[in-house]
Amino acid sequence: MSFSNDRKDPRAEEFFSFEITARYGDLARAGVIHAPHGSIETPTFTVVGTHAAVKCLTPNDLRAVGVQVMLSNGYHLLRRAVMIDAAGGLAEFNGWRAPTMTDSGGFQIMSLGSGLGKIVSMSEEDGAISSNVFSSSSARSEQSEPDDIPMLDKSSGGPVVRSASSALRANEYDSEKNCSNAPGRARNLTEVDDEGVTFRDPYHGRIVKFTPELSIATQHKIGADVMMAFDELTSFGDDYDYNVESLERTRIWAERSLREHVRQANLRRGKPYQALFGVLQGGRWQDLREKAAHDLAAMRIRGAEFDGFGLGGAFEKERLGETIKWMTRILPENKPRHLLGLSKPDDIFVGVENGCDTFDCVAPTREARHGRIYTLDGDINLRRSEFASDERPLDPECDCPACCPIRHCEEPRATRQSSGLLRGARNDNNYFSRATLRAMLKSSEPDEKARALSLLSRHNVRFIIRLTEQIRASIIDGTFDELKSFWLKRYYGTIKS
RNA sequence: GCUGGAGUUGAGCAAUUGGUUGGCUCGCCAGACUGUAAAUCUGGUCCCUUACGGGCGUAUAGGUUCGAGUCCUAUCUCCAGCA
Repeated sequence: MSFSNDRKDPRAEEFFSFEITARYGDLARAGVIHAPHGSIETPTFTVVGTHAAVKCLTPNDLRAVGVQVMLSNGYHLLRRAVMIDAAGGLAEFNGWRAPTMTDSGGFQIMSLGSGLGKIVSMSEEDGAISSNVFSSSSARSEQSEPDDIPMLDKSSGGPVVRSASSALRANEYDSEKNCSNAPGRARNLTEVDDEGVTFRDPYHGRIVKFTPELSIATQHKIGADVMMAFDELTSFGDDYDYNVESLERTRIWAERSLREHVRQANLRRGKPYQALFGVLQGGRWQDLREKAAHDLAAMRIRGAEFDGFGLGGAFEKERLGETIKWMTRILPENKPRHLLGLSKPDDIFVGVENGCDTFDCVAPTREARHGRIYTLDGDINLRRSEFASDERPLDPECDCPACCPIRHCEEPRATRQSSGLLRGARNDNNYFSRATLRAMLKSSEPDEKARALSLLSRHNVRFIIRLTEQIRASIIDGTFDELKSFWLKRYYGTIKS
């Protein structure tokens, strides 16, 4: 009967719920998300495995460092969705067998298309937006002149054409050289209209049209516990008027996402329940952020509503907490909130303080692979020559497999002795020293380097996960403020810039 | 010992018939990275200088030439072949 096919999935409350365990201040809370593939203690960090696997890490690696949730990307898995569905969903497909999330693919509008960074720091001197991406370094801001803000062609009525700017040269894709670098042709052309997003897929060179319906149908096939509504992410080059237009489009896309979600859930009744989060945009404007929260919190399609919310878009670093609060004080308390794409410790503290429950980001793993290693006394660049003879662990207070291998049944000595490079290294410690890991990371031996990438990734992920565990505990025992001030002072107080 | 070939930067290679020669890759030294086109990218890497600038340089010593990494002579070193 068509009537029943349009009804809200009755399993919603049974298979997905959020239980608040403790509160702190106006907005912070610790809780448990009960999802089909398991429970998630919050706050927590969601590790990112875009293509269904976290680079350099196995599911066991993730479990060993306390990861509870993995996030993959609906766009990147588009062509494998049927296969993943046949395998029983993402958690079965990749062997993770624990809670998963998928992003809608909306983010790819920006990262594959116009490609501008999403976090912007305000210039302290003149208050102007310097457009440097989460960096106060002068070198970076000097090359970010106003000309570098993506061009916007909003000739009335037609689709918005967003092309890469000169600041994005690094993002040019080699195989595109034949066509996209030709004079007079825009590269990485991305078109956004009310129907969806059309852009050239840099992997295959194909023109792809992505819509809310395609995103949700794909995410259903992928089968993550939590899906994200299809949204448009604006950047700092976009003015207020464009954000008004974009937010309305995101609102309509949210409705279409929810409608398609209801349809898919009914079509796929034998499958595990999947939650859908609405994604809030609105840039840096309070009225838009509040409108987004009101709209999505009230949204109902055939009795279905969002199971939680994703807070996304471009944020001003200095006003992150304020911006989040505009939304979280409006959103319903009993639904989880995911802060999309942020994981720096200060961002996590600010996010939790203002009511966010989960976080995801590529930074811990990407930066680990690039040698930026998190320690309680600030980050270090492990590739620096000063660590070539540093026999200390990465972080003496860390309990990760690199810093504390015994706990994880790892055997540091085997690897230490496996290479001529490392033959002279001390091997009487029960941890991987900075010197050893640096040599492994810089090794020309592929296996040895891969081992370093894995260990360093696990270290950084463990660092962030442990931070969220401590934050959760501090909310429960009422010491959040003390933890925050102590922790941030130690971490950033000695950070080398 | 003879014959032939070759000597450029930390390494391996470039540099039109002699024509502004410090280039490329790797290594090294730094930097960046926030819902992953990223085990990637950017910059530097002869000497002096904070910088602006300046100086020198193609095994060594001479020579030819307006001009030499390139041509000539000698020496040294290495490689290959022959004895």
